[in-house]
Amino acid sequence: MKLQFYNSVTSEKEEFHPISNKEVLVYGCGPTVYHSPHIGNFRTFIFYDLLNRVLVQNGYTVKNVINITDIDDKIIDRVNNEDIGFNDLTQKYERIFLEQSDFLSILPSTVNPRASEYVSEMIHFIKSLMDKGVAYNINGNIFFDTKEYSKYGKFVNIDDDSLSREDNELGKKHSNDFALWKAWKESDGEITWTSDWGNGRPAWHTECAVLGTQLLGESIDIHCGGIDLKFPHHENESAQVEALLENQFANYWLHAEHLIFDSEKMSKSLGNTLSVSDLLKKYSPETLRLFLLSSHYRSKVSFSDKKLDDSSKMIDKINRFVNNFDLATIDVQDIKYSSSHLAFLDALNDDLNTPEALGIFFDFINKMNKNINNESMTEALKAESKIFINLFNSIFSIINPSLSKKGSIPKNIQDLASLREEMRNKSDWNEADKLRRKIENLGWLIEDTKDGQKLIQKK
RNA sequence: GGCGUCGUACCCAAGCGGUCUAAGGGAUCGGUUUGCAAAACCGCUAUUCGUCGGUUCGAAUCCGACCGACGCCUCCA
Repeated sequence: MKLQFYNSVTSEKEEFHPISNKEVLVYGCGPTVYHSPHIGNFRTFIFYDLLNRVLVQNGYTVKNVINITDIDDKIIDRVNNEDIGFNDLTQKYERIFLEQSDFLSILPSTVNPRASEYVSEMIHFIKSLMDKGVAYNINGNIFFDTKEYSKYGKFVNIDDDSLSREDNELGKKHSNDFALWKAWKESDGEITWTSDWGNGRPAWHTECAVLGTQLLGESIDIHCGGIDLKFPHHENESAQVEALLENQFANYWLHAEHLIFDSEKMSKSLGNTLSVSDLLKKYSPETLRLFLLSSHYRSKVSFSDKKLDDSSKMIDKINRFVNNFDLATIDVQDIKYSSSHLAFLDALNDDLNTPEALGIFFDFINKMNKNINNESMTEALKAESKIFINLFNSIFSIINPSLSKKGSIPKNIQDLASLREEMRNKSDWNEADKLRRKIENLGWLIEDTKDGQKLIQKK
């Protein structure tokens, strides 16, 4: 199946055709660095990673940008009300974001530009919009004039100005008009930049518009973000670029649905967030990653401990399967995809259908386990398994190869295990069982197989 | 108020016009196996897809109404 994505602009799945065959250009809206990201934020970031990996799997080279929003009301608030400097605050949370991304096996982006490092470009961009007559100045605030851009409303149906419920205290001409530049206020303190129309700072929609065009160009392939950014953020972002450059900014707009907690979306402002760092105290990064990949990116997902437990069991099952093999010794001459492999790839190419792909992988595991059970594994099937395991992991990235290495079992565990083996040989079941319990309490499970004891670290 | 999305077994979750008496995971209960376990395997658990109508030779899948849940329109992944 050819790669296809659900495009939020048309509300339909569309076959993917990149602008250039050399390199696919992808922009994803990144974090605002004023707090530790929560698991809901990472649902979107893992979706970016999935997109990236599937593009690569399809043979594309990807250039992807995930920006760091470090100019923002909440950041200014914290800097002016707490004993912390602008750079200290923003770089601290930027670092946490990058560390946790790495933890969750998110491949690094090509660039993670900071908004604050492109302010002069933003000023230039805004000036061009004013020259073009699609932006106007009210007391040092610059607004985009939505009435001067006929295509406004690509993501929503708009018939009149009733769309916006916001109070128009700044004197915008039309209620859908939005800020490109916000004039300096006393509460901004020292956080300000100088422009032709006075001190102030760029507004959010302009930040992304400029970072996208600066780093990727005037036309990009895919723009993605959380569903809450669809309107107004992406509407406003694309309006600016398209009004100025008179071309289509992004060909495909993809949006990830929300993570729900207590039947509301998880968000900082609702105060119902779960930080990744807290969750990592209880669950492995692989578990979190699989949890986020085990439902489709466009469907709402409720958070629950039960689901994380289920994910953790899935990982156990996968690892047990992988542990049947000594992958390094399986010889794979030429990689030929079987029908299972192809079904897996088709599922991913069909708008990143990870749940279906997972199902196909588990089907395969069941099939192979049967073969293992009745000792009918052939070299060809082993090779097929190895190819599938690698293929699966190149997308899901939840199999930790170190778990299958013998050397990683601590000495004291190995000693207890061999003692238990001794007791078993003497048929001293009581003592053997006592040792098994002891080993379990130390975090290792024992499975007695034909080839002797097998030790597995508990997740 | 305007604009959207969703409702599949005990739980989670694919399927989006025929191969669906509905994939896959978790859970339960039987069985094979095991010193006992664990794991693995086999079997059972939705003739049914929120409800009611309609279109069609044929609908979980399309259309309409209703019920229920959620999102956006304000910062938000």
